[in-house]
Amino acid sequence: MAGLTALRPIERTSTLGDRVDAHLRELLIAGQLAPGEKLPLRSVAEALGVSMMPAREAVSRLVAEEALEVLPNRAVRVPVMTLAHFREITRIRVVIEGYAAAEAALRADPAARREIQKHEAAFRRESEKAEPDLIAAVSINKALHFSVYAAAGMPVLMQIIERLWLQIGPILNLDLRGSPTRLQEGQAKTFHAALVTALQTRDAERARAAITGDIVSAAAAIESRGVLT
Amino acid sequence: MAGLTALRPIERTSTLGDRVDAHLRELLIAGQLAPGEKLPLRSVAEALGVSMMPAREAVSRLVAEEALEVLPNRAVRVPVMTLAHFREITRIRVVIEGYAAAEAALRADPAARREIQKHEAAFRRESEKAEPDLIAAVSINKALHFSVYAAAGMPVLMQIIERLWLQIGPILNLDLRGSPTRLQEGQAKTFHAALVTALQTRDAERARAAITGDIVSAAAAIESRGVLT
DNA sequence: TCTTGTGATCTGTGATCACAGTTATCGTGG
DNA sequence: CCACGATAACTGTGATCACAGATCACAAGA
Repeated sequence: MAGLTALRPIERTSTLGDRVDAHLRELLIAGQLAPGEKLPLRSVAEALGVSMMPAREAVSRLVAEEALEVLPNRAVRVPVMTLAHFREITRIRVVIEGYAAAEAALRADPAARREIQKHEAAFRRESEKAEPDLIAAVSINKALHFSVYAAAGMPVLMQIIERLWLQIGPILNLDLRGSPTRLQEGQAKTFHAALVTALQTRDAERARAAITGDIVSAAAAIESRGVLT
Repeated sequence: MAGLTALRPIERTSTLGDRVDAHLRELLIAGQLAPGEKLPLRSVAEALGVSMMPAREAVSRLVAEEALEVLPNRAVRVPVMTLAHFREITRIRVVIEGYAAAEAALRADPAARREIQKHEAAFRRESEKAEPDLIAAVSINKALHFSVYAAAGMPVLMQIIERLWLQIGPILNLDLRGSPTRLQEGQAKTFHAALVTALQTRDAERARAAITGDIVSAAAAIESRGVLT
């Protein structure tokens, strides 16, 4: 029995349903699924090489979180958001993500601060390229925001924020397709820099203001595209 | 074709899964399910007179919202909450429900105000009885709070709040069982009265303070019971 | 040309079954 | 009396099938 201490608990293989769920979540939050796009169970199942059952479970869960919606006909699709709905989510994000950023400024440990700075630098680098990769920029932006929220040390709060991002992901898609968002990127850089500074100086209110400004200015940019009804 | 205008669209009957879901939700939020209680799919299905399939869908959705949890063995049960988790939720509730109350003070229309007052009166009546019905009091309290949040006119925000209540419902159960919470009820009445006054005078900050006070004092009462680890 | 009805097809829903992993039970051997 | 081991019962997962409702295409009729 000598080497018993070397034993590690084996990873409990997640269920197929979990993996389908994670996959769809990723697509949604990255804005790779267009609003209104239909997601028939059989198609999802076939595309991912599983039976209808796991697809069903995943879709059902996402519907429960309103990341997907069922039409009166019971067909499943990516939600089409109204302007009013988008504005409500933006207002909620200002309150919740602002609070998370303020908490992060007070509680972030050095490792978390380094992580945040790393993402901030990566975002700056990407957005200063001659031809920035929009998909990558969105991904880095998400990593930056969530590293801040994680630093607040409130897992429940982070799940709430994740759910909100899940809902606005598809809108991002609309924005990505008509890509000239270069103007906005300049603003984002400014807010991100202010955010990092506020975190370093443990200034909760400046951190809140930076996040709030980032959210509001991004929302204004999306609204100005006029794709929302 | 004379009488065609008399036709009304028939109500679309919800699925069995939806009804099981709604039923479990009600039990959870009312504190009628104890933390740690197991919920085998087959038992749920049999108890509600449906097959395993709808029970499975409902449970799966509630797990996604963390209203239920799956053990590493994949058994499903009502979550047992740690003290740290409870405190985090309380902090979040202060921010979110406080914001909702403040918005409600600014936006509530006369009908909504009447509705709120009706529930406030009902709660007062119940808590002043010689032997108040705790189950009923919890139910009225929920109706009161949500009538306020509804008055804010932000459906997404209300769903977030609902999800939080779903998570603390079972803790309420622990509190109900060792019933002498009479002290707390007196405090609740005071905060409710202040809340109604603030709504009448459209005073957002006083409304926020009243809700915040209610939440914090209720949380303190539960914590003092020492049932959380 | 436009309308109407019919059929094929696609949708999610629900039931039933088989299976693998876990837990509980009980009997046996020490 | 206690520890151990085999067996039975129970768990969620996944697959497959049947079915009702919705949708679409197309052809027959006005």
